Amino acid sequence: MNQHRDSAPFPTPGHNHVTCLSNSLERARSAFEARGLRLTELRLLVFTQIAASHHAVGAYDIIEMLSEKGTRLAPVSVYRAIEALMNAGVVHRLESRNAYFACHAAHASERQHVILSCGTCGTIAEVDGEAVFVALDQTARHHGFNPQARIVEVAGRCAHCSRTAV
Amino acid sequence: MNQHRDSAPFPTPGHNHVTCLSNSLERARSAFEARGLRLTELRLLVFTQIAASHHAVGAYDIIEMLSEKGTRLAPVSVYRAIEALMNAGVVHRLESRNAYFACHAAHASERQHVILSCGTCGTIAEVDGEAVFVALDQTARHHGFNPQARIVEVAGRCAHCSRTAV
DNA sequence: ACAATAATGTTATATTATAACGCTCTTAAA
DNA sequence: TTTAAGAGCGTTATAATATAACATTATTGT
Repeated sequence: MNQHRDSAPFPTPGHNHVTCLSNSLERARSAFEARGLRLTELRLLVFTQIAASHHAVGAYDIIEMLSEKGTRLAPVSVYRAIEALMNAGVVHRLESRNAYFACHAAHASERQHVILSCGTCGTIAEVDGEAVFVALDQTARHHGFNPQARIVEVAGRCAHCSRTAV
Repeated sequence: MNQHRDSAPFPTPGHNHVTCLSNSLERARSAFEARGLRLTELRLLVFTQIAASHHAVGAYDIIEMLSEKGTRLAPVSVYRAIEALMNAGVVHRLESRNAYFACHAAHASERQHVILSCGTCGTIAEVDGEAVFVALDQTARHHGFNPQARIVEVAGRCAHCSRTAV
């Protein structure tokens, strides 16, 4: 095990996505079960589509991709599935792009994550953000603000694209 | 001067919004001039509407409010004005709500700001986020990521609403 | 088996944002 | 001082994202 435990960073060159996806599915099942929620066929279908890549996908992209596989879903069905998947904590929303992406690793305890989004290859990574969130809460409280939800997203270039690109 | 220099926190009880607005307008003029951009009538109209409150407003809210004052703008006109105002740095976008808000204080140097958004009264504050952004860039670089744009938004309750509310 | 609840289907619509094209106004160079 | 180039804006149409309302079906607990 040479992976970080608390974060889902960028896929490595040797990344085996078949394994990665099946791990994600297994974690999704656990997450739903642990919360007493139901991972229905529809939700599983939508989750599988989102988790099929390390990219953030729009709701209508999901509809399009699934319809090419023979399942034409109504927008509202996809949004409802996404909502359930977000409640279970296995999918997150990339606010800066109105798009959704899957967790590809367990979130250890309740630590919060920073979202890194590569503008070149489109890959999303969640990384442990303990220091950031500590500073963020301190900053907020310093101004008398009582924080409830936090959004921390960084756009830029991942290591691979930084090396590769012009 | 008992205000922070580097941030635009929540308006105080004694907040004089007439003065605040005229200060914002003056800063907007300077910002456009400093960048060689043109603060046209349309842009000024839209900016004034956004800066009229410390809330984030949607583009269509702006259309609605201005039409009640006798100016019916097309959506695209408002979006173009917003784009120019954002380029000049006098308006920002609240990603988590697809809405726009005005800077109510100068951004000292190039320091970046954390956005605090009160879910009770709707007020937006920008506060200096030096520590947060340092930690954020460190976190990103630790993962080989080269950061370009950062979004840091906190939803919660402002000091006033924390005291007031049930 | 049955009532209560959760999930889904269906239709319509709300909300946010941009494309495409032409006209006008400003700026700066000839 | 004309005139070309570009910026700004009007107009129309449409794309992209998301939810409301209500009917029907599936699941769960009793």
